[in-house]
Amino acid sequence: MKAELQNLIGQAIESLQNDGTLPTDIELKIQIDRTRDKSHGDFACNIAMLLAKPAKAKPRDLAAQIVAALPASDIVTNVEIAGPGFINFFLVSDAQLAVVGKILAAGEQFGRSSKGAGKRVQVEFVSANPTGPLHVGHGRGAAYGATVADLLEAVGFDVHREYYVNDAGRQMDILATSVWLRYLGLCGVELEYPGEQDFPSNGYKGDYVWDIAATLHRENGDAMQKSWTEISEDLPADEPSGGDKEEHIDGLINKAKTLLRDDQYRLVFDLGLNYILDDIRDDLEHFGVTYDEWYSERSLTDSGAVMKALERLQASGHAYEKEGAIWFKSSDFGDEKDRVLVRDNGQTTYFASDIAYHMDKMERGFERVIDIWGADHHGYVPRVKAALEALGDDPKKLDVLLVQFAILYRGGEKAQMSTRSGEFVTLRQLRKEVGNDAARFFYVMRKSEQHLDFDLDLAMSQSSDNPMYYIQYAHARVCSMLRKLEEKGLSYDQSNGLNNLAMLDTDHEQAVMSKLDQYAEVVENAALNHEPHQLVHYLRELANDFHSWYNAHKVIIDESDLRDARLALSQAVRQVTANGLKLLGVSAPESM
RNA sequence: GUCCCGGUAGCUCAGUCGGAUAGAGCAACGGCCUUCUAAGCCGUGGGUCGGGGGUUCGAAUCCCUCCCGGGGCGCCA
Repeated sequence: MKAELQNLIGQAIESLQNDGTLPTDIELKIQIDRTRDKSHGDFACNIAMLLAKPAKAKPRDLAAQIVAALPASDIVTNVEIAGPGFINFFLVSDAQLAVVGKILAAGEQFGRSSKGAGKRVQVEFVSANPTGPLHVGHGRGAAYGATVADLLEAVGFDVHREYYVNDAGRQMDILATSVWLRYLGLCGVELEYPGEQDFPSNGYKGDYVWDIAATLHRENGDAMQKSWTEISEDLPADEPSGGDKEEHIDGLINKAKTLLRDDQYRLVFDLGLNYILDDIRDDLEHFGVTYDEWYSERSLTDSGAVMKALERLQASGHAYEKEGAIWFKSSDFGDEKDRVLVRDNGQTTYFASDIAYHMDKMERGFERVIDIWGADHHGYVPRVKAALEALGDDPKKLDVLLVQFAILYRGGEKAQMSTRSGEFVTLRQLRKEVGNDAARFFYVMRKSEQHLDFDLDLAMSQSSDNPMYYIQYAHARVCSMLRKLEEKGLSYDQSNGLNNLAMLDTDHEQAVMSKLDQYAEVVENAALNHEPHQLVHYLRELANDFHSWYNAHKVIIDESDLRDARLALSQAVRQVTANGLKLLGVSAPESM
């Protein structure tokens, strides 16, 4: 409907250009808005005010000329000029009736489009270090990323969902070492720390580490047992004993590597990695979040991709050596300062892997690459873009979406989220407590760059306070009506309903239809702007319009033409609500 | 210090490209169940859009500046 009005205005402007009233060299952006106030018609256009200056005319006069030049249309009943120069369109009353038939015909497909034209888009999200279970902070990235991916797919993009597995680097070594130390405990070896301490302060202390260690012990017996005397020899002291916790844990890592030798160490390392990765995969699957690919960081080193990236940067003069390290001259590309690629000990940095990873993403031919990161990584964006530019890729192809933290509230109390201490709220705990639906819904309810206060009590409450139940209730209500119809021995003739839609002339019914008519636009906007919350708000408004109508007018009545028409509209509401909830990863229950 | 995000009703938040009288929900108050699910509906009150300048037909929205809250600024990942 909007497109048709745009077309009308476009034709009017063209004819004014042809007769010389308007200059031909103007940039046209015809904007048609739905009006807030029905006395302003159904749609309004501000084009006359925008063109007033280049046309050297008064906005209202220009508007009059445009209106005079408008071609005839069978959906427009009246056009008015109002205020400073708005052109208001009044549509024939049954112009939006057609949407009901379209919805019922398209069913689950309604609202989907081919706007994206099959362009390949990669969405990389969560990508949490596999050093422990996902916590509630990762949950927001998971829900947001999955919904953004689903929305993009709904509007016709070819979406590739990817999880970058950080299976290399120091954090993973700390995990492997933590597992081994717990394993030693199971072998009966006591870690002799002074005082109360019984584990490295920088080690991973969660229960899952014990679980992995138990598996290690079950499968290998005492084969990897070493004495504390061997381990503690020349080991730097831990922080509580006056040492440095980083040096202490690095010392332990080195001990683990040398005492176990490569093959055994790798076995411990991979056991921990796979155990946690399986756990994460399982967790996300239950959350309705799936991936096309789990991309290994280690594979970038093994395949030589990291070396290749380094060579390309050096060959193009964007890398240099200083103080024994190799640096990327990212300051040439807008970053605050240069960044280390290879440390003075010869090890490549995480950043070097990430450059190789993004180079690889570009080489895989994605037309758009979306990274979803926690907001605490925002400082990292300029250097990744700088690297892409230095490598000759277009940094504009990379879109980094930052997600702010989610803070759990129960009563008024915040939950701590430290993986290291082992005292954190896991995503799994959250899902169990509030359910998958509420978790998915609440996570995307707010704009992603907005801090999220996740109110556990509200998410669990089965009342009108809870917007998710409110929306689901609209769906369940329609289902209930259809059941009631059957109980009463009445039938529903859909085509008769569609033929009698013109009988739906109350304000409530008009409001519902108008809202239904907006669905496709909302999905498209939410997808292109990466803003799932727009869909959440829309669904709430639709439910609101439906509940109001439901309370004002009875659907199951004796008069069959009107009854069928109302049932058709109800069915359309149910379909759109179900489609919208599906995109959010939330179920649409048939009864509540 | 510098960079990013935020500041809109008592609370939690919407507000698309600059559009007409700034909107929801909750909370408060008052109504609606012999009738399709009251997990619902209707009504009332509630605003310096953080402050101040600017741009223009028009600013919550764009620009400048200041204030407040959160976060980032490693040869960690």
